[in-house]
Amino acid sequence: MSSAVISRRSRPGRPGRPRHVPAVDNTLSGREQILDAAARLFVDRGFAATSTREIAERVGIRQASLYYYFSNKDKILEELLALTVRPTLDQIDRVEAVANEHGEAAALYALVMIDTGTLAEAPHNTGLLPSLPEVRSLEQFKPYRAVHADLVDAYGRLGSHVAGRQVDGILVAHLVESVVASRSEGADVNETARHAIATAALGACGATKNEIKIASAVAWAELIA
Amino acid sequence: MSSAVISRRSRPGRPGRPRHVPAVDNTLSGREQILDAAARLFVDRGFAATSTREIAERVGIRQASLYYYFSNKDKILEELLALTVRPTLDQIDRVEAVANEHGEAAALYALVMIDTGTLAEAPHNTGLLPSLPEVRSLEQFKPYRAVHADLVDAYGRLGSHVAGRQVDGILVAHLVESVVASRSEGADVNETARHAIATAALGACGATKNEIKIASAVAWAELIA
DNA sequence: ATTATCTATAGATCTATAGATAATGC
DNA sequence: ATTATCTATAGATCTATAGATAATGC
Repeated sequence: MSSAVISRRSRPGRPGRPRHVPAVDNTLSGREQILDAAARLFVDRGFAATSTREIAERVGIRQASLYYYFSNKDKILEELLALTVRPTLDQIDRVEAVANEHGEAAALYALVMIDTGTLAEAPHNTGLLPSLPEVRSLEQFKPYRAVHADLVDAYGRLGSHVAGRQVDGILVAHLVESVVASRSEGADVNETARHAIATAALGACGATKNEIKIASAVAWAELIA
Repeated sequence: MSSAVISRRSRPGRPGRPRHVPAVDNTLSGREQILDAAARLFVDRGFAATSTREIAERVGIRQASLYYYFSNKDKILEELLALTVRPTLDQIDRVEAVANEHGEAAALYALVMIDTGTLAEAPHNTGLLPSLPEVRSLEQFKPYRAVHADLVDAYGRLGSHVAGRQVDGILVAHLVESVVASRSEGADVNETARHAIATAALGACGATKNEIKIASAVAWAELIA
């Protein structure tokens, strides 16, 4: 049973009728190849403007073959969204811990570093997907909007503590999302760039240069640990 | 000749076959009614996901009647984009003047106030349109991307002066665009909120509380003038 | 037998054009 | 005569389903 789970690397040498064009990359399963192609297309043309035929074409399969893995087009985007938010959610507990032990400034710095890291690493800049109009408006993507709203709340809570006044989490969230815009323009978002964003975020919350320096050092030490 | 230009308020009492449903708002020309309906739909569903039939339906005309005013669907979006950027471009000289007379911090504060003002006032939150995937990717919208890039450059230039080190204009631009996100969530973006954004922007560029206070006062005096 | 593909296609769009028509204005 | 609409429709999609088929695995 667990062996069945482990062998989720089904390619290559799997059974099934051969493709009309052989797969380019055999390290990815069929499902993963579809997600990969769809991610690229959704990110640079949008969801509605991308047809299932285009996705299939990039993979090297026929349009109808997509439906063997996904019951409809929405489901492909849903899965990509889930993959996009997961890495940040997985680390949210660490931020909580930093807040308790070292205060909100260090925690805010840490959260910005984690979140920018997730966005900087996301394959094909999928951090852009949550801002697609369909994700913002359609009922089926509500769960992902909720996750994002929680993150914005966390920014607002931490930021308000740092500033000593009400700070809108959207402000900080948007600073963080500048990573996506930078990547869209082909920039490499490295650790230095992410520290600049974290510094800007604390500055936007009214922290002094010295407070930022301390928060940075603490966050750094904790994230390594 | 000039009278022909002036009488661009063609409704009501214009000739032409009656609509199958009479117009709701006769203070707007047919063209303006189309732009208004399209703006709402493009903002909350996106461009590709909005059909010409839906736009026409909202206006109360038949789908084909749109083509009397616009040669194709793209042209509607192009016009909305032009209307969206115009107010900020119209005031860009004033920012230049502030920079020369009072320094970059005041100018940055002023630019943020102007730009957030434009976004806060844009009908139906059309400040969101530049971030639609089609506008980012399709050839015909290149002019609007160029205008936006210029604005980002201005933020970078002013921000770098304030910080005394290289600051990425995208950071500041994203703080400003948080106005759009706030409006999307139904928030009222008033002058207080805009001052908070300008303050955060200068803080993100490393300005001290006192520098921000001065920049705010100067920008305020100059924008009134 | 199972799996992963394929072919074929139904049915529902969607954009844009052609040409008719119902008003007003002269 | 001019204007702003209408009706009708061509032609090009696009999504999803039904059912066939070519491999491997047992």
